[in-house]
Amino acid sequence: MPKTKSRIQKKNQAAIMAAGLEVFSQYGFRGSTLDQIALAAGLSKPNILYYFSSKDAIYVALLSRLLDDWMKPVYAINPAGEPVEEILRYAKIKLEMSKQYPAESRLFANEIIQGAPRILDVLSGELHNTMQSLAKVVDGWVKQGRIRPVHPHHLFFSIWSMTQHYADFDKQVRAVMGDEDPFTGAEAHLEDMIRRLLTPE
Amino acid sequence: MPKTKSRIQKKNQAAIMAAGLEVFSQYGFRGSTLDQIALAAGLSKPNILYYFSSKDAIYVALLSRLLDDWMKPVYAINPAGEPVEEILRYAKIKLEMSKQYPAESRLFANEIIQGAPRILDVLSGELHNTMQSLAKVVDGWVKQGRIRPVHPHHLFFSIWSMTQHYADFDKQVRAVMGDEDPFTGAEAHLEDMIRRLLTPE
DNA sequence: CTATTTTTTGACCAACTGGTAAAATGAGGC
DNA sequence: GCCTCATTTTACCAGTTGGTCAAAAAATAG
Repeated sequence: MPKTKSRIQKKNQAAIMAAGLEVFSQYGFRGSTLDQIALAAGLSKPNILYYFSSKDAIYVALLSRLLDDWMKPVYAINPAGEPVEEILRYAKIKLEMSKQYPAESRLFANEIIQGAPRILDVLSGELHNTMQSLAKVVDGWVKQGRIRPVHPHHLFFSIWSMTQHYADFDKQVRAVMGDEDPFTGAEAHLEDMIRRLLTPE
Repeated sequence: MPKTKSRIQKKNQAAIMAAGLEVFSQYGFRGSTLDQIALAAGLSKPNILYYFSSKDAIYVALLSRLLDDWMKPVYAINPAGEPVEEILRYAKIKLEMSKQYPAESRLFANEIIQGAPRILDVLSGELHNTMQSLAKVVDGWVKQGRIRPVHPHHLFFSIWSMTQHYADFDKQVRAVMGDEDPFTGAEAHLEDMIRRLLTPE
């Protein structure tokens, strides 16, 4: 039972994950094939199945890593911090993630659109509970008059949607904007919207 | 060359479109099969291909109808109207469409995430031009001091993302919110955000 | 009713799908 | 060198895929 992965194991598993991310994020689970992943990873199909037991296993591994990465900045929101700045920092991190890791965002979008068959339990469990706690924090800030009255859930939905939009709808965004870089104006607009919404008079 | 479709033609073509929308919006083009569509439409697979020349043809017909439906409210924005109310009216229509026709929204999302292979020309053409004109209208409103300074493109991206989010990410939204109906609070939150962003002091 | 056209079906096909088995190859320790 | 184990490849399989075709069945026209 070797717990230490050899150099070649690490390399190939990483290559398969990267290839899987690329393919799954574009075509969704059902629309992706092991051949596509094998080609993108530079390995043969049976070799892929030597490292991952099935197509499903690759997909689940990717989703699992993604959920971890996405929850971290949520947990990092500090109830004792300055409300507007805490929320704004989170939103900016989310926007930066859309810029740096658009494929991850698309992978998630595909999974949710398809009915979230593999992560609905995580959403209804861990995410639901986390957002309930966070809602209480936000409500507390509202009661203290430190931010304007907002519906916490819808606040976060709007942050998620506005930031992920630049990754998920990249093609449309760039078609509309032409040469202009989307992310330049996006951050200023996002900050403007959130500050206006939250900052008390 | 009969231009008048028989009753049975209309009925079956409508059934296929409805079935195709249901299936394509959930699994994307590559992830959907003619068998699924045939089953959902209550017709045999060869019968489907009697009304549409290929799987692709059904998909394209759906996208075409969708683009029409989505552009109408954009064209309805009145440059001579009251700016905040015009934009707000558009946003509310978009939200209502997400509520009434979530499958259409998901079909579009799937197509864009997959790289918009079939509608990139429409996005870079008609949509691009329309949004350029609209940007001038919004910039005019800004110069007149009737709304706060905003980047027009990002303004519409945020409206699109916030409204379509409730259709595309329905599963996640409901998992987070539990029993509470998403659309009740959504409209108030959307209106609050847009009014705050746009209304001059 | 009969003739013609439209609609539907069953049988079929070549290409592709996820996955398997076993043999072949490679690397590292001795 | 040789042995062992990890890795890779070749050949293969059963099920599914989009699509075709000719014949059967329904509808419609006269």
